[in-house]
Amino acid sequence: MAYNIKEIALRVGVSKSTVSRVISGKGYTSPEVRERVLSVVEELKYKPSAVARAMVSQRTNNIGVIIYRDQQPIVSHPIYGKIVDSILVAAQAMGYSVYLATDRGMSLSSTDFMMEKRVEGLILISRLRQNVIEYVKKFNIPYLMVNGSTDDPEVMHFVSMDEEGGSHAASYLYQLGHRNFFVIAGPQEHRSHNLRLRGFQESMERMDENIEMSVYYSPESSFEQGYRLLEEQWDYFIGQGFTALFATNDMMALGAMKLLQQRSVPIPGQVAVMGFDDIEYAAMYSPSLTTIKVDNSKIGHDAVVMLDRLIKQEKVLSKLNEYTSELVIREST
Amino acid sequence: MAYNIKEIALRVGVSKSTVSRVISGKGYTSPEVRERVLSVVEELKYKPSAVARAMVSQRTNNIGVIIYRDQQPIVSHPIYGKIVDSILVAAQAMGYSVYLATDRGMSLSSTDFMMEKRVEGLILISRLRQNVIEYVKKFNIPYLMVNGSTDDPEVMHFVSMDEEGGSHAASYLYQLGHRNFFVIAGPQEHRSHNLRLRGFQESMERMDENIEMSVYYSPESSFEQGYRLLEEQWDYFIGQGFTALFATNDMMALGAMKLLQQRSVPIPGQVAVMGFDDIEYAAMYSPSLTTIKVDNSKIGHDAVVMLDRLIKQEKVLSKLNEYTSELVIREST
DNA sequence: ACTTAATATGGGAACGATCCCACAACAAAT
DNA sequence: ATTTGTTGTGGGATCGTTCCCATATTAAGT
Repeated sequence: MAYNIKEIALRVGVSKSTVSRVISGKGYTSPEVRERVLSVVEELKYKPSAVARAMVSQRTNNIGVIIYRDQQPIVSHPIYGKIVDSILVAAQAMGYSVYLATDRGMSLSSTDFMMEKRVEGLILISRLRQNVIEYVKKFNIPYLMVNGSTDDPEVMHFVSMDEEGGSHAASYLYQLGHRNFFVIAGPQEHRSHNLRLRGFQESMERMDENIEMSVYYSPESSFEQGYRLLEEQWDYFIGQGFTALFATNDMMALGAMKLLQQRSVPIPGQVAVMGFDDIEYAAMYSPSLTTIKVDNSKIGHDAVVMLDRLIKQEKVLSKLNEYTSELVIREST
Repeated sequence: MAYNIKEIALRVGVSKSTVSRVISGKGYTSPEVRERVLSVVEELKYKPSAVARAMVSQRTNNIGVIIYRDQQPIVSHPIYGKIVDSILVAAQAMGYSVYLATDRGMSLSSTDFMMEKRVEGLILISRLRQNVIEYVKKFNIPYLMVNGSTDDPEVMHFVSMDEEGGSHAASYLYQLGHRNFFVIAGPQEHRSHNLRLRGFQESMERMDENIEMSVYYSPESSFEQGYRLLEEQWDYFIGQGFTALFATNDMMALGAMKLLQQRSVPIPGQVAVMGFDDIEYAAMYSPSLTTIKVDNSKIGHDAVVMLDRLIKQEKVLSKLNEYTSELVIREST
């Protein structure tokens, strides 16, 4: 069992108040006593209990991060991993400790345990159900959402400017001379995938009314599904002579690209491929993937800064925090 | 501020003891009182404070996970991400909450805060310095290391059977007919990279004394360094006519493969490429990468199970837990 | 009628810190 | 000589639970 302040006081021969004063550095302490206390503290490797301290100070300095996923990967997901990395770094720099948890579907169990742990704020990552949001709201605790799918105007939300990004992708591909597009869109209930698609479509229409575009919805925005979807539509794909393929995220784009390579379709010679997100692997792939970069590190960092402001009850500017996305041109186009 | 048990007791008109009994479900409580208490609890969304509970029960049900990295990626690293995923899932299933932190170099600050938080056990991930290990030891708390680099026999350690894996790789490539190898090895101070290399080399020597093998050490086991190292040795590489390239991890193998593809070297036609780890991207790459699979999910899961045993002071079998690695044959060989 | 047991409830100590308050000792200022 | 201020220390309430113990009521067994 860990030592406590009383034990230290006993060994030094002073009261626990004095020990407390030495450790916290506030209040008067004589140099000799201070030294004796510190030497015993060092010797026994005494660390004051954050649990007891939280009890009296009514502050835990803990924040909770919950990632909503129905299956693996959780943190090994290229986007969420990046976000968690930056949350970790920012939180530690600001003096918060982070509880990390994952919940599936509409489970509330992680929320419950976070509340019991008395976290001071909550960061909800990924697409969580509305019932979870309603539940979290009831606890009157600062929270915010990253990469979610809600239209609830009450919820502070950190997302990329998906529609704008889709539009960037459209302009770029159009400008390269492409006029017929095969588009792989993520699940329709996904806010960001929808917006990316809409931005792409509307931008195209604005530029040219005679664009050929075939849109397919993937049940999941994964590598495997990107691959499979293109495989299922292969005959049509080849028959129609599409010159460009746009997917609403990199994973699906990579999946499609993998199939194209296996079937020896030159990229970008015969078909240009473009994704969205700029995950780590996009640059590594061969050919490297042209994409729309979303700065998830910045999003994660800013989310922590904002949560801190909410915790400190400082003024916040806006509920919806949108991040500009930027075109990254690589080998696949 | 969150409600407390006294507030609930006051509203129901009973003592806090009674409320406590209703919530914990132990001791006698009359049905009517129970119902009244539960309805107020539900109405106010009261959650008992785990902080106060930890105070009296002397158990926090928290474990700490510290990832030692000098730079990003932390959790977005393909291996550590996988490990953290499985730790999260296992820990939650066993009733533990997890604090996640990261430390650089020989910093002790995460250890300190974990001790203050009174975590019941610690999982140390990645290559941490010996001074950190010595520091952790002093606290007399269950801890174990995953994917580390220590030779300290005292430290419970979870690693893959790297030497065996290197040997598998050697046999496989030899059996394919390769006799001259270009090897990219990770940093020499890395235990696992060293063992992988040694297993590869010694196995080769055992099979055939006339093997040509050029070994290069990369300062970092990353994609970029794999790429760069091959680029620097390019003339030699091409001149010598190596038919196989083995890297001691997938990231470096992929980096090298990327360069080979950019320079239009057919894989595996002219050069076969093999990695180690079987990270997610190995299968996605085109061509997909032949590698030695390390089951990091299992390692993470088992580490939690073991930590739980250490916490419960149950008997543990061995300090060193090694996981067999298995050959995964794909397109790159 | 009287012990015994089961059911039901409340009071209060304990966990390990913080922090306010009381009190001493001593110096400096009136 | 008395007040005031500074320095240094200790006592004890407090935070929100759990859990032991005391007490009360009712039912059952002798």
